Amino acid sequence: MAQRPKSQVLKQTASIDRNSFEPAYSQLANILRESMASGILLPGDQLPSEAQLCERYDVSPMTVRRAVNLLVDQGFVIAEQGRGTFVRPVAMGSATFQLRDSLSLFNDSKRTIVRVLEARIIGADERVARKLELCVGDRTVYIRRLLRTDGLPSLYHREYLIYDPLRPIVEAELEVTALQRLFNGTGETILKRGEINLEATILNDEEAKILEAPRPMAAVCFEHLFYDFDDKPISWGWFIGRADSLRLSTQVGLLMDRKEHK
Amino acid sequence: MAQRPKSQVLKQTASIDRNSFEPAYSQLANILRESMASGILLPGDQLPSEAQLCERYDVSPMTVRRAVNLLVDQGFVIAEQGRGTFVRPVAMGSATFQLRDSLSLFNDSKRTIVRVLEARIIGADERVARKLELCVGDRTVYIRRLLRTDGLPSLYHREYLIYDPLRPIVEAELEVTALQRLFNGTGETILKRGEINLEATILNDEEAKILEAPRPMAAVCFEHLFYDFDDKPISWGWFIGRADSLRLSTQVGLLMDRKEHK
DNA sequence: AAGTGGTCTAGACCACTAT
DNA sequence: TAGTGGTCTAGACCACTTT
Repeated sequence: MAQRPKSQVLKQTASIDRNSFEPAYSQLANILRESMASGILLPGDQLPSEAQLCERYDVSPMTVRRAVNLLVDQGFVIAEQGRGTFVRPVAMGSATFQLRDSLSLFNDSKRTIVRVLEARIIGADERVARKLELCVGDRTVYIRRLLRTDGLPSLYHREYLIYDPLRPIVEAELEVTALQRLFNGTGETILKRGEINLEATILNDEEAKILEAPRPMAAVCFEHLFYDFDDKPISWGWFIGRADSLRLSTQVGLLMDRKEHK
Repeated sequence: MAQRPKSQVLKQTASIDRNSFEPAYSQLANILRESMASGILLPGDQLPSEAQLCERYDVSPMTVRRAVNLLVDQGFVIAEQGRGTFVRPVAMGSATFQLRDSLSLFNDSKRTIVRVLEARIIGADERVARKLELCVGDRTVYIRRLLRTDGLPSLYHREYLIYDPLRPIVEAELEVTALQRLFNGTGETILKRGEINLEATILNDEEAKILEAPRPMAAVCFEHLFYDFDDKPISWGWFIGRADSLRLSTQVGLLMDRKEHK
């Protein structure tokens, strides 16, 4: 079959290769980003105007616009109507931590198994009732799960679900694979949206025992609250993992090996 | 002419308002998102094809494409060439934590002041030398800072900078405002990129004393490593804050009050 | 073969900013 | 007034998937 072109050819001429499989707008965006990475364009500098870029690289205005929009969306430049487009300085505040990238536990389900430690129906206490917008004493499903990665305990999960015999969510959520679906998105859910909070904590006796951790041990807690399509909360719970096995990382600034689109 | 696909009976509840200040592509994206939020389009459903959207809302293909691209970029739908565009299920793995949104400390500099506790030149130990790609004993600038928000200690920062008398970075970094620039990006930096790691930890004696925290106290640590335009590391350090005043939060799924563009 | 999304053209008009 | 970015048109060709 046809060979695949090596797209990582340094564009010393800095022009658009019409025969490349890489779209013109993406090539142009990379050329501009390379200029920033090499210091030709410094923070605060103004990019060439769109008309200039059209002429310089022989592409249509829409293509230039798309390339510039890409850089705007990625946070590398800022466009101001009537003034111009300018290179943004590297700012730590723009750091974004991707949960999926950090939790490799969920990326390959072969290494991680989920075990349900407990699942029973209990009445909501004051705290649960407030979170799930129930009355104290209303029935909820309380589930405790332990995730093991390569045989070692990695995450301890506790969750309260609204008990509704008309809705088959309880059965579905109990399945060990249901949890992974939340992370890789391959499954179907009836969730509409959710809120997730991350905070640092210290393992208590029970958590340390289940996670087989010495005490005192720092830990990360992901609290989550999910809503259905009627905007009613249906699930509240939290994951707890040892700090030494959970690290969120990110990069800010210019990275030339960044993936474009799909 | 062509027959209507089976499942695509999306009723037209809204149309594009040509006199609105909101661009057509944004209006269309909102209409589609509303369909998802209200359950008319469920996870896994296929969106109407671009040609159908063109005809139904009387806009050009480029406008439809831009609206769909917006939804793709925001993670609400996934477009597959040759197949169609489909509504994505809510997945916890797509959660992204924005450092800027979570650290209100840096958003208004009036409430937060930076005090330099210590700044001196010291030789690099083995650990520092490895991080900054120096030789053990090379001179570095060690800086300790304490950030106070509304008078209360909020973040404790320690940083090692490469000592270079030819570069005025030391003077600039020492300024109390230099730190904020890293977060709000209003200032100029000579940084090209950086890596940031977040992890949970437990305050040690010194940290607890400086942050006026009881022990044991869970804490969040942001380790950062910054590079200049030659891809050489120039700064390594970490912020430590009490867990009870640092919480990262995010939302996943459909949010109708989301801001569009700038 | 038909339908889908992916890219691109060569202009156009508008709103805004600076001079 | 000139230059800038923001939006939009009405098509076109291509690659891909499904039937």
